[in-house]
Amino acid sequence: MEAVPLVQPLLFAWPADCSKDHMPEGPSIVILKEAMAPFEGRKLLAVSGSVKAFDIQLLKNKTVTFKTWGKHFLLCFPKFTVRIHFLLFGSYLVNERKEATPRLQLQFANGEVNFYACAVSLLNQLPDELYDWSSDIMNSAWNSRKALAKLDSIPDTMVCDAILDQHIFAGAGNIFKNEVLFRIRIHPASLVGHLPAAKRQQLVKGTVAYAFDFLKWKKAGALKKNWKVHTKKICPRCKIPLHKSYLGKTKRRSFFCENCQKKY
DNA sequence: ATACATGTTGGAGC
DNA sequence: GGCTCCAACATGTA
Repeated sequence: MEAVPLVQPLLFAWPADCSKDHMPEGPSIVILKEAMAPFEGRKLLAVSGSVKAFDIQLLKNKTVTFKTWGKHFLLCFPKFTVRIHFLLFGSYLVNERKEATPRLQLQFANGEVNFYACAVSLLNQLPDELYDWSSDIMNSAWNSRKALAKLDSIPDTMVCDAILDQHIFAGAGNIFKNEVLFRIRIHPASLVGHLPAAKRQQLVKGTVAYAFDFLKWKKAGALKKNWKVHTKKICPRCKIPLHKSYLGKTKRRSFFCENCQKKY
């Protein structure tokens, strides 16, 4: 009979795409906020890290709450806000550490969080003064009508750039771009102004819908498994090779099917 | 091992 | 002033 360990190992394996690896897109920041729930409203007993832009000791002994806007993670204090942006390579660990020096480490009575390789800035305003919640694709205040109006105002923009525009779709990133455009069968180089109204609505609805699929899949460790075109070589629908190119002003890699996705 | 990637910014140059 | 372009940055993986 096989021996059963009396104590479970302290470190456990995270699902292949859960929050240990890439943070950047909005749903991952929502997962971070959920992971921070034990610290919500708690006092910061100690603060350390390599942030140089401001004196992080300003946060010590203060009570903090958390908000998210798109890809921004916000530490909220009564008179100011600390914004954390993970860019491409940022990461965090709750009640765990790794070799690298954290950009910011927050210690509470019931645990700690470490943020690595992220941009940390002090904003002398409150979140409500800084952010329009109706442009955050994950926020309950999200407003599709406003997003459509913003699209109307940029007719000469390629859709691949429009999805990445944080003023319109805060929280959407490059995975969104590729997956949403495949789902709604629009070629990434289409101009926003050339899209029929129904297609623009699909663009808005589809981006929000993908955000919640992304969230669900990421939590289940099944994000990559559900990619249809992002990083893929063959169209899952018509089976011809996908194109990969760097389109638009953003020049981010686009994966798309010339056959299934219509150019407007 | 060199390149590449779920991103943004700030400054140069028009 | 404002727009656009690009370099710079940060890190893990193939």
